[in-house]
Amino acid sequence: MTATGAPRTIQDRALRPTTKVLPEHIRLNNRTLVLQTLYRTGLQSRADLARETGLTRVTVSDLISELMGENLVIELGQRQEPRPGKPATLLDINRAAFQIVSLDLSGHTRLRGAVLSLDGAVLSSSGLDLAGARGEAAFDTVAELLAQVIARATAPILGVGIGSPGIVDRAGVVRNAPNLGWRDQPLQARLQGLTGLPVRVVNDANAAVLAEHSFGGADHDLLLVKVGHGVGAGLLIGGRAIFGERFAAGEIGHVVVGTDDGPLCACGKSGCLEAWLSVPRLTKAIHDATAAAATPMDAERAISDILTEAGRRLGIILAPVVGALNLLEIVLSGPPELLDGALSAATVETLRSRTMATETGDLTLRMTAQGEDIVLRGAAVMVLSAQLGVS
Amino acid sequence: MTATGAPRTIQDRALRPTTKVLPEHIRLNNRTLVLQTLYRTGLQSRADLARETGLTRVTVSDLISELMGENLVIELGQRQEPRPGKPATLLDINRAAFQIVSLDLSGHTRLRGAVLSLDGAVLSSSGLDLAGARGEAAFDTVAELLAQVIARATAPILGVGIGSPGIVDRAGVVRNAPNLGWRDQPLQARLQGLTGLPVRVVNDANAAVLAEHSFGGADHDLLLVKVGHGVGAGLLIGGRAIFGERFAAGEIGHVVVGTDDGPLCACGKSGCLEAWLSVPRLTKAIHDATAAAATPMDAERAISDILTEAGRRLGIILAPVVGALNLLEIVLSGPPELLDGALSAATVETLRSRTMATETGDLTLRMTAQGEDIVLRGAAVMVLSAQLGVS
DNA sequence: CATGTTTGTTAGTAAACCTTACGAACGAAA
DNA sequence: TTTCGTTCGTAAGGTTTACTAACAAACATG
Repeated sequence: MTATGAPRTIQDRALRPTTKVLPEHIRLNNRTLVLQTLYRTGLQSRADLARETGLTRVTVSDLISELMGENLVIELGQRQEPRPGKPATLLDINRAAFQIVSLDLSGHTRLRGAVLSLDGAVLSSSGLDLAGARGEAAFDTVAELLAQVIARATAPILGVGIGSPGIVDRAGVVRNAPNLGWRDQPLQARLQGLTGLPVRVVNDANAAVLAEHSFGGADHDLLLVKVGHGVGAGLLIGGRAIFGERFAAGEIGHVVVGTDDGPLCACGKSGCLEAWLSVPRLTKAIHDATAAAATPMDAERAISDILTEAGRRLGIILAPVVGALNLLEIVLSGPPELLDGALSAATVETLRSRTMATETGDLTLRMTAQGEDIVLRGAAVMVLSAQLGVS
Repeated sequence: MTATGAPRTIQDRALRPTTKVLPEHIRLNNRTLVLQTLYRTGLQSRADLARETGLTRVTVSDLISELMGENLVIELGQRQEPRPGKPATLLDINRAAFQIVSLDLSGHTRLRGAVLSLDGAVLSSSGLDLAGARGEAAFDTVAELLAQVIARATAPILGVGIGSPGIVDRAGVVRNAPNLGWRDQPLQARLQGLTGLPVRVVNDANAAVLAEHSFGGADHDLLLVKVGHGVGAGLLIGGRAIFGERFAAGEIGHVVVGTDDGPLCACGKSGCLEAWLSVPRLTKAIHDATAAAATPMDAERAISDILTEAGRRLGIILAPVVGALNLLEIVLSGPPELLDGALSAATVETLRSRTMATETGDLTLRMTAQGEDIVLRGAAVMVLSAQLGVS
């Protein structure tokens, strides 16, 4: 007995549709597809794009003329390679036509800002001391820095991206950021009103993981651990950032590690990851150990022990996450002199020994190559994604 | 300096398009949207559907006539409630027209099968002892059970859903299932060839989490822990199942818990979650404790201690996952006499005490209400989703 | 120099949804 | 009882989209 008349199998595309689709949505999708293809590969002809996207040359031509009308795409002369047939007209995103403004509010004492190119390169950067400002004063400081950075842009600004510490919801409201003294701060809406530019606000670790994905050649499934004054994580699954039911995904700083107590944390619990791993705690421990050491060699060994133990603790926390999500790629962001060595070696070893070897055999853990600009670049990715659908 | 001529903000729909879209894809999306709306609410008129989906009455009528042509939708007379205007013709999914066949291969010794209605109700169930069969013999047993269940269907079969233990990839190949002695077993393709029906094979815990989502009223973000001969998890984020980079997401059974060793596990490590929590280990520990106890009260207390400790261990493993994903809903599946009591109480308490209270204040942990049919029903969800885009 | 190839454009077609309009069927008020 | 307004489902025509087919332009190669 078979299902005669049963419908054909629904494609992935149509699984759980939640909204109606209209013909004009097709246009937007394909327009963005072309733009994205061009953004990623650069320097292609209309015919190349047609082959790559599966659209016809006719449709690509039409979309390109629309994009050229918006000054987003430009022609760059003809291809030089000697080939049979009519020579191709090369196209590219008009990378000089727009710039992106980014802010990184995650520094404990200093806010950073920069103008970036569409490729995520930092063109000029600025900074402003928070000077202990909190609440409305902190907002004013941010607004002042933003105005400074905007003034330094030398091309029309595509949008403003901001990486903020704390819990940030989808609308760019900072639900809770203790360091800045913000609760339910509608940062995105306020700055958008102030500047008239499209603004995107996201959590700093989420911004960082986007940067690593777009510019760091990372895979579609990726966990980034950001170690600074606090410890946070950004998580990407299937190329999409995970925000969590209450927008607090990645908040692993105050998860307790292990079954032996551990140091007391500011939050009141004992053995939080942050109490093991934050930069202040590590530098203090290293400082104390160095002072107490009899010889330089003793100091060296004590430092290595401290970092190894911190790395082990990170591995213990990450192991269940790696196992549950079957992650293969983990990236660390933070001071390399602390993270890039005994610490990360201990983390990866702990991860391997605490999870199924067969599944984590090809697990990689590495430092980000984005350095200190990672949040700025990630915030730029948000703007590219929101304004162009590209990243 | 603002971005004059910058394009409008791209909608969520167009973020990172990966494929071209054609007009016919619109049709499929909207067709499925209508079908899904009807599946979930049932008994609606064309005009109701138009209001709910945002499509026009004209389009809905057209789609409905197509669906009626495939016998997927039927008219059920006119609405009786006295209202002004022409009375509405009520529609519903033709729930009696098709049935679904499901298999649950996750039992350690016994395979289960059932015929289900489109609503996920078990209409008739069968079973077959595995009798230690492994490899090709195990496949033959599965095929035999499948033939039995198919023979008991009383309506055309929409498709076959199978929940298998082990690691199952997107194509329904069982990459590794020790209990069944399978490695790279193309179960889905083979059974599809054998029966001529659409077949879907997924991991048993992933099937379970889908059942909980579709029939258990669970939210879009959900972690289900399935405790049996082994321990596995199914993870749903944003309503989508997570498979992991190597299709091994949810394999938390062999993640080490805590920083004190713990019992030796079959995998060679010490203190794996499975060594604390699996049904064989719990029943044995309880049996031993009961035998050693002087009084019934002592036995009672010893059992409670064992279950509490197991629950605590589960909480320790889940805490980083809950923190990293900001999960609020956790469901347990397995023998209620073991899980539903001291164990789950200890788990939820451990979770609360080891994660940020503010974020996990509304964390809920509960037993599934799906009972032993959870995998069968989840496998049916896979079929509904694949064949109708509905679930 | 003829031939084949590649590019980008023009013209016409098919599919999908929309808007507008209409008859049918009902309740409520005159 | 009749009229009016409402709601339902359908019909006709228009718009948007991408496709196919055909073509001129420009180049390499034999």
